[in-house]
Amino acid sequence: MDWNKLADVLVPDENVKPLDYYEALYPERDLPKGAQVTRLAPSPTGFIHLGNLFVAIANERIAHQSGGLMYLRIEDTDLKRKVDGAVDAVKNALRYFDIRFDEGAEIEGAENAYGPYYQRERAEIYHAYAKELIRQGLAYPCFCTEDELSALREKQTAEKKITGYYGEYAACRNLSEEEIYANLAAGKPYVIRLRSQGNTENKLTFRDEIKGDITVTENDQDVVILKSDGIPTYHFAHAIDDHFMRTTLVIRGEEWLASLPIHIELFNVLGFRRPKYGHNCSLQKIDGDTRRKLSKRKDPELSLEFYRQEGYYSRAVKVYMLTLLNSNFEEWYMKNPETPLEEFKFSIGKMGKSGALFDLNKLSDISKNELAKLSAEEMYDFLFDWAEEFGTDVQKGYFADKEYLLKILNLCMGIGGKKRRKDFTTAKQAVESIGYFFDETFAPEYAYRFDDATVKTILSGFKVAYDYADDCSAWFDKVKATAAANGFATDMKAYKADPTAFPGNVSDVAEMLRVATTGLTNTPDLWTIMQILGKERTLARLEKAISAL
RNA sequence: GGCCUUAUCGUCUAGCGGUUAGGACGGCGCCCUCUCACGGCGCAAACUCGGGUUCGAGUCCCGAUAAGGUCACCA
Repeated sequence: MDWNKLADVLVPDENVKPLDYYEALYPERDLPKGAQVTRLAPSPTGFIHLGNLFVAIANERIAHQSGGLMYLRIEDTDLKRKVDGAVDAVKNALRYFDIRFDEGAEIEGAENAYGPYYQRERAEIYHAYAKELIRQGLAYPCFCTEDELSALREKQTAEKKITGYYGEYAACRNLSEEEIYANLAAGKPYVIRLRSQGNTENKLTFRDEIKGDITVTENDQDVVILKSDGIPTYHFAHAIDDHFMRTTLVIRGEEWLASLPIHIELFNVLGFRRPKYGHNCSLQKIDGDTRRKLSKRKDPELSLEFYRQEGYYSRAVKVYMLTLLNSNFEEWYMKNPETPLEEFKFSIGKMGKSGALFDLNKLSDISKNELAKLSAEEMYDFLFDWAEEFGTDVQKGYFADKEYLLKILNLCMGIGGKKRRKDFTTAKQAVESIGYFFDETFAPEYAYRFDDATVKTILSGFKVAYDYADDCSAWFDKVKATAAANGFATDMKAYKADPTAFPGNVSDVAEMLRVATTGLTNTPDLWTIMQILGKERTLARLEKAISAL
C-alpha cells in the first residue's frame, strides 16, 4: 500500500508543511527552571461552570507562583456545541474573578507566539501530523456509519465484551487499498482513526500530581483522531496543542482520567514528551439523596452567571474556591487576613482527592466576612454595579442620593462602631434589606407581640415625646419614659428577676417602635435609623403605624 | 457491567503507627445587650464494616460495602 499517497488523498491540505517547521515555529519556552506552563482550555458552549473557575484558579496559581504562565485556548472543535458570545462569557468570568492569563485567545501582540489559540484555526498542524501517522501506517480511514457503530456497541454489550472500536471489531482497520479507494470513489464519508498498538493486558503506573500513583492500562481503542470534517477530536488536539504550546502541566477535571491511556499513546506515537497531569476532583452537589458531580445540564444554578446575578462578591467566591482547593488555605487566611491572596503558597499536592460538596452556607459566611472589610464607598460601588445590571428600577433609584445611601451603608455595616456588622451576604440581599429606607419599597407588615391597644398607646406616647434633635441617650430616655408610663420595666435586671411583675420591658417597647418605623424586628440601631430617615418621615411612619391599628 | 478513583463530625477537612482524634461552616446553649447583629465562651457531632500486620492502627496490607468518574465523529 502506498501510504504517502493515501495520506495525501485522505488529508488534502495544501498548507501543510514539514514537521520540522512546526517544531521550529513553536520552540521550547525560555523560562526559569521549575516554571510551569498551564492552560485554560474551555469549549465555547456558553456555559461557564463553577468547575471551570475551580480549575482555572488552580492553573493560574501554579503558573504564576512558579514563575511560569497560563494561556487561554479555545477548544472549538465541536461545531454543534458552539455558542455565539461564549468566548466573551469566558473572558468576562475570568475578569470578574480576577484571574489573569498571559497569552491566548483574544490577546493581541507578540507574546502570542504560540497561537493561534482557537483550535479551528490550527487545522493545518493537526493535518500535518495526521498525515504523518497515516504515512507511518499508524492511522487509517474508517468508513463505518453511525448506525454500524451503534450496532457494534449493542452487540458488544450483549456479548458482555468491552465496547468500542478495537482489535477484531475494528472493521476498517485492515481494509485493502482497493477497498479504501472504492469507498472513497463512492463518496463515503470517513474519519481517521489511530491504529492502536496498545494492549489492555499491559498495565502501567502513572503518577498524577493530584491523585498520586494510579494504575492505567494501555489503550487499545482505535480512537478517532480526525472527524469527518477534518477537524480533530479532543484527544488528538490535546496532544498536539499541549506539545506545541509547550504546556508543562495540565490540570483538568477528573473526567479526563479515563481517557488518559489514549493520551499517553498519542503522545508516544507522535513522539512528544508528555506534560505532567493533575486530575482535579469535580465539585459535587446533593441531588435527592445521592451526591453527584455538578452538571451543566442539570444545574444551571451553578453557572457563574448565577453568582453574578445573585450579587455574590467575586472575591468571596474566589476565597471559597481556594478553601476547597487547598485545605490549608483557610488556616493561612485566618492568620493573614490582610495579605494578598497571591502570597498564599498554593500546593498542587494539597488538592483533595475526593470531590467536595458545594456548601452555600460556607460561601455565605465567607461572603459576609469579605463584605465586612469594605468601606462604605466600596460597598456603594459594589451595590451600584450590581443594581445597574440586575436591580429593579426602584432599586436603581436608591443610588440617586449617594449621601443618603452612604449613611445607610455606614449604619448597616457598623462602620464607626467597635465591631463591624455582617448583615450583607450578597448585593441582591443587601439591596433588598435596605428597602425600608425608601418609601417606594417600605411595605410594612406590622406584627406586634402585644395587643393593639397597648401598642397604640405606646406608639402615640412616644410620638408626642419624640424630638429629632435628641441625641442617642436623650432619645433612649424617652423610650424608657414611654415604657415606664405604661408599666413596662425599664431596668432589665428587675425585669429578669420577676418577668411576671411587668407587661414587658424597654426592649419590647423598642421593638414596637422598630416595627412601626421599619416594618421589621431586626434592624441596626433604631435611633440612627430615625436620624437617617429624618424627622418628617419618622413622624409620618409612626402616624401610619398608629392609624393602621 | 468492565476499568479507574475515593472513604474521619451534617458539610469542608487536619491527621501521615502511640492524639482526651484538631480546626472551619452550620446547629444548639450561655454571656454581652434598648432590638438585630457583631463579639466572647461553651456543648452536641466523625474514623463505613470485616479480617490481618504490630506491643499498639483513623493511620500499613487484604477483602466487603458504599460513593464518584468513565466507557462518542462531546469536550
